[in-house]
Amino acid sequence: MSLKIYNSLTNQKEEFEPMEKDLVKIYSCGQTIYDDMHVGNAKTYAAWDILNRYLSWKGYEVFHVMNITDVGHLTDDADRGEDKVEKAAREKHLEPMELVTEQVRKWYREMDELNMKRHNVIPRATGHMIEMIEAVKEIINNGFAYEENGSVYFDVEKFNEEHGYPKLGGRTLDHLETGAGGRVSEEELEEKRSPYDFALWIKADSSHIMKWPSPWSIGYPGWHLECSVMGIKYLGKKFDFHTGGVDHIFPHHPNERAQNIAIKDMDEEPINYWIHSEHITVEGEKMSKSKGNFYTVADLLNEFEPEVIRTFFASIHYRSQSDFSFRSLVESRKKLERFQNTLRNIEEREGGNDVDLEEDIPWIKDEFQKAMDNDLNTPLAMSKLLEFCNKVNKNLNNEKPILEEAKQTLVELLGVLGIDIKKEKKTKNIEAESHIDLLLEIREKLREKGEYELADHIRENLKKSGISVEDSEEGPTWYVS
RNA sequence: GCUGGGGUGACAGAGCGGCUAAUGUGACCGCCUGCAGAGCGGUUUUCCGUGGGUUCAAAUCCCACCCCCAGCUCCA
Repeated sequence: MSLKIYNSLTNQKEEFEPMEKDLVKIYSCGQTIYDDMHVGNAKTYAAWDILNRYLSWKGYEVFHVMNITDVGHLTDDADRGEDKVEKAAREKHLEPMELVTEQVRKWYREMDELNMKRHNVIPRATGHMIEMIEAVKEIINNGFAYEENGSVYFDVEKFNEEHGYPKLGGRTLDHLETGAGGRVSEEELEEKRSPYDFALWIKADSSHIMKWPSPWSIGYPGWHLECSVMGIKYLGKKFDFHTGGVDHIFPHHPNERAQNIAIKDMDEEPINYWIHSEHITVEGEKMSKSKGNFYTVADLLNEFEPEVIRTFFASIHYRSQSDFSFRSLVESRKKLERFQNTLRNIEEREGGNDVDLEEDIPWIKDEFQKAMDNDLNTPLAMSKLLEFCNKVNKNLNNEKPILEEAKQTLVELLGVLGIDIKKEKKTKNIEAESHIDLLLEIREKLREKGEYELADHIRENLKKSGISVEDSEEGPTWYVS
């Protein structure tokens, strides 16, 4: 069975075939690091994390690059305005690289906490200035760029004639309405030969802090350039996947694709599959700072366990606009608890003589794979996993090794979705644990004597401290809730 | 205007030509339990934006219409 994935290059689901047998190369557009990671960022990264894990699970070796943008994103007009990093640093009274250092550290920590598989390379734009300047030279040499006033622009019309632009999202050049976003300034239009052209190198004005010498001017690179350069550097001139948010369908990715082709002056497609993750909305509206419906990962981690957040991400399809709300996270927590309860049920059972669960294990693996092969249908995969839980809970009388296998399978498949279920939620405190055990022992004595009022009192108080007690035929058990 | 994605039960959300339309949440009922929790079973649930058409058969394909979201040089 092979993966079918929706390709923005062709606007259809395509069967995935790696360029090199058994090896898959993925480039993911990462974050401009001037600000904290928000739910939307994390949702997108989780999608690529799942892609990575799933391909690995299927037996491929995966090489995954995700960049961090620390220069070149401008606040205002397309190729004008202040660098975002520079602006944020000034507001916080920090050096730009000081801010970046701080933000990157935070980013790594949060990515780890969210159980994102660590990428093979996480390159930064400022570390590739020489390569970027070389790339601009190549593009000029190959005739797809021109210098104007110390800045260098990509000649989109020329590129379009030879290779076709934009290609992504089912559009052609005539579909674009120039300046529809109202952000292209007058002076910028004057320098450019065509309004579609975009900057490869921008001459810095005197107030700019982040700038580098180049053959054209002291300046800084355009924001599309870094991804082309770092992609080529770490994955080669051709690779399998390029991922990003839907906002990149235009203009970032078409520009990047154009640059990739222009740098190497190639006739083939440099990247086979361009895949894009839809944005999430908050209470039905686009998440934005001005609306105040903006949630950072740090905010979320204060209220919810990382596994709950990953369960939420796995419950939505990467290509659907999904709504994020407090409620949806609470719902995700319930789903997670169902998985956890199922595992707990297995752990607490001695097992019996039945064997009917045996055939459900290949069944779930098969169903899981079928769902995932269909454009990473994680919501379907989740529902199958929950169905599997129902089968397990109905058949706890199976032989212990079969129950164990069912448990392993559940842990394994949830792991593919980035949900780390086996994380032990103990108290981290042996002393506390022995006290709890002692209390429960006493409680059992009380229950035997029918002194339920006191017994219930113990249970209620433990519950208030976050310890859930459950009685069963095989005695009481407790867990941190 | 153009481009892309949608409209499915109280809610969230799969299904994209044929099984009683998944799964979760909520509500209600039952089993189990001293009670609770977890789990199991049942009800809410023959329903798929509207109107036509194709077909033995349509939520799924075609046509028309209505509505929603997003993008069209800051953005995951």
